[in-house]
Amino acid sequence: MKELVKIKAGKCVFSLPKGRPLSDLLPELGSEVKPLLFRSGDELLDLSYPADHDREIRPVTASEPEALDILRHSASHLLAQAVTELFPGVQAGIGPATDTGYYYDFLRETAFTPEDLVAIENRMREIAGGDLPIQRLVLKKEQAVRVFAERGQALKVELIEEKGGDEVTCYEQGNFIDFCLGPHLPSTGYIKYIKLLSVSGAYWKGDEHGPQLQRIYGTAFFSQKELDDYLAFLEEARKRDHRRLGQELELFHTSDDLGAGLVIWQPKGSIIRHLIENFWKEEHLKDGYDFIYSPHIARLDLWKKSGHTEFYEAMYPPLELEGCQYQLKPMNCPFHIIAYKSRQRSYRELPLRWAELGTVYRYERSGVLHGLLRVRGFTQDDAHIFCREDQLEDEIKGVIRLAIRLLRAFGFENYQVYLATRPEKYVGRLEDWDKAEKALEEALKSSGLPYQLDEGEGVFYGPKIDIKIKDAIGRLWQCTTVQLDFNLSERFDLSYVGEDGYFHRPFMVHRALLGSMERFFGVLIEHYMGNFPLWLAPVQMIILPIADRHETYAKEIQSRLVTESLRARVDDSREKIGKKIRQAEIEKIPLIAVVGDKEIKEGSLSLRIHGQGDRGEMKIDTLLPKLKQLIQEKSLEIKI
RNA sequence: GCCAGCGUAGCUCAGACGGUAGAGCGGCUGAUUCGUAAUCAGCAGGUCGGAGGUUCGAUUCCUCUCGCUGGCUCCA
Repeated sequence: MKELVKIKAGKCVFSLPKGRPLSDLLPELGSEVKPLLFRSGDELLDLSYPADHDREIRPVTASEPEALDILRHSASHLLAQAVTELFPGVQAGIGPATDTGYYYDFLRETAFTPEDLVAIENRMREIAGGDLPIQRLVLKKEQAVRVFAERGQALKVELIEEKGGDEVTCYEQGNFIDFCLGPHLPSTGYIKYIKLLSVSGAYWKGDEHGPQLQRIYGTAFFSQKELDDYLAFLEEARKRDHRRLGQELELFHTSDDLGAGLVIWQPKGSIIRHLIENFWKEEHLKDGYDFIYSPHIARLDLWKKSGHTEFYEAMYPPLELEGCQYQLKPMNCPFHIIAYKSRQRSYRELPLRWAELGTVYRYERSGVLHGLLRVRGFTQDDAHIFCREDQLEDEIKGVIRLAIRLLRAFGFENYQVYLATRPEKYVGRLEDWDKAEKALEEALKSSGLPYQLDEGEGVFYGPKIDIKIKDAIGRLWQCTTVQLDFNLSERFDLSYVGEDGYFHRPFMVHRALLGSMERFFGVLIEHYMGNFPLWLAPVQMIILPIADRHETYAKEIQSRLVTESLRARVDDSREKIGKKIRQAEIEKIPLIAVVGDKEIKEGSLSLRIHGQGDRGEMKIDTLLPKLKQLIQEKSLEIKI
């Protein structure tokens, strides 16, 4: 007589002989439920998972989010099966699900071509069509090692020996077997809507000194529609690509003549930056910040003192002048510290909030450069706050408030906030870390922002808060960072004279809200898809005379607008009105004013709004105050 | 930095067993004076990313180099 195990599902409790698959219960659960897996506490179990001990289970269907992960994980096995079948001798590495799909790493002499990907994808469909059962196996470690060694899968053998206990789980489908914890779908037939997307290099176990593998990326969904939607999303992202739009709209320019990672802001990008910077400065003044300007280079000794020469890898090599070595600055902090130390500080003048749009140069590895999002010369919207312990929490609160105020103005309403705490290797006093972490946490709590705790993920010199913003199509971008710094305050022996007449060490907060002008601009271009709101649009209104004789009138309107500080242009090309409108729409100019005989007679203009079409004729006197108000309010939409 | 791919006119891209190159858009000129997303015609733009090599001859093949792209690793 076999031992019985109690399985609770919903309100019912079933008894199963130990070792029987949980799927034996499926008929009992009713035909309307079509589970792919079971959830038991924190665990996800295969349908075929053997009843091992008393548990409560809940069926998981395709409509639940965790099912998608499992689908993709199973799809990655399918990918590995297809590849090992089509390309004998190829070794499989690892193949997990990701947020958007899955990948699998392979060791192969020759590179996979796009044609290979097509063949692999087709083979995946064939195998899936065969609806092979995916079976969980529990093998003795030596046995598993033998299985993979026989198949020439040395990487798998390495993984098993490293990670496996006495027994290891493997999953088998057809003649393919993989070392894997699971769980998986019941059979390959569930994997229907798949797409292989790209192939790239990846290091074995993430070690850049280890062997280089080829990583094939793919995605999978439970329905054709979801797959189509995802592919449409990728297409949408491609259309928004700031590198493309930056070129088309003449916002910024890169050139071989400059060198990698160096960017020129074209006039249209520069006016936007100017407006962002003005706004940034005004908001900082409102919050009691002072401004600092600092040079782009300083003596190498300064960077030795700060520890950058020793610990910071992305420094440009120093240059030598008159026997003295100078270093291009990768950060602004030491300069602000020098300013702080220019004289003795009293507790009465703290907090000091010093902000700088500071341009820094970092020798980023060539392979990581990416449009405006990762460059070698960029301007941080930096600030350093020097404060007393009793001021710290309020200061952090103020920084968070300011950050959100700024980000909201650009239409970023969704954030992911992270609090990263003390790592294993750290500098500074433990009690300072505790105080600082508490201050950061309290500030976050009072901000009302939901946040995630990243235990032990802080930088060695202090805990930090990072804020990622979600753009118009849901992608996350890291911009805001607020970091305590116990390293520099120590190295530079920062102090202030307290009420008690003794020297004290101030807390030093380093923060950037937009991150860098370059990265923020790149994100902004994609967020708006090049359709900048009225207050930021490089050209706010273009005036289109219908015929030559209307040009004078068009220019009158233009100068009227320019006098009122609007950015207006006249299109005096000899084109037909349709062409001029098309051109203006392509340039994504928010306001288009058409003027002809009718408008001259009426002293009016015919307004067309980008994205809204023709809005009809109106008087300039009634329009102008409305426009000024929209600009003043930094309105994200044009409602007239 | 590593793996893979790419680099042809200002832009988007064709192209050629190795015999020095085209299209559309844009630009310029002329005609057209026009009412809400492309008027017509003509012209001018290229040491085919750069350097070296193989060759009678290279933009095409090879090597190096610079830049870009997708990732890895690292980051604002």
